[in-house]
Amino acid sequence: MTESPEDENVFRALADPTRRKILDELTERDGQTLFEICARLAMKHQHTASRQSVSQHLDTLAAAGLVTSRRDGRYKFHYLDTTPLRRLTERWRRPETKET
Amino acid sequence: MTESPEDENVFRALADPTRRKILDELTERDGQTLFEICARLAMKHQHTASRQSVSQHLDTLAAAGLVTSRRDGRYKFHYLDTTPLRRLTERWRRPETKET
DNA sequence: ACCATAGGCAAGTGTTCACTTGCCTATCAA
DNA sequence: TTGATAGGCAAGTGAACACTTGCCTATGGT
Repeated sequence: MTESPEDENVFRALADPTRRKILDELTERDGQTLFEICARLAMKHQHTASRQSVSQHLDTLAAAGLVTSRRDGRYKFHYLDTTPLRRLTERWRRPETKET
Repeated sequence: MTESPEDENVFRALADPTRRKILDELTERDGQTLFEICARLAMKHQHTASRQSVSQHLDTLAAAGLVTSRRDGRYKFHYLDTTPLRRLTERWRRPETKET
């Protein structure tokens, strides 16, 4: 059972608390721009994150396939994609179901 | 939506490839000792990990609640517990289901 | 043309984290 | 008791990673 490189990226992406908060933010409101995400992180999560920091986190999330983006003029909208999460925990499901 | 400290530990525990392989190993054969895990990692995954390294990984997995252990004389058996994985991905499930 | 906004790129910094190293305790067999 | 096995503890090292800093491009409004 060797894992795919994509799975590696997903686990790495989920490891950081700020990135998980970004996913929370996109879950609540999909298609936000970089500035929107920064502002809402600061307000709702009392979490001060710089623009560059959030931008790099979005790159990491994109590498994991968890976030896609679409350019429109000056604006770049970010969208959540939860499909990489589906197979994630299936991996450690026992062959025989273990009950306490 | 603030995450629990236990969830933080679970995400951190899953971030490391060696720890995921240990979970793979315990999925295939539950209740292994430290030395068994080391030996099987080396054989099956061509992954050379020292005893101390694996021991520290088991501590991290235990802190996440993913592994429990039971002492019996000289031996300490390690058991997989997948319950912390259940709620993990539910968090980012959209209110409206997004397709493609 | 100008300026402000939205975002990108890349080098540098500091912290976290995995792994090693060395020594220690505990159990079991002879 | 002696030796071997199974595991633990803690300080030190090196690399990965999050974040900053400084400067750049591009779009839109006036």
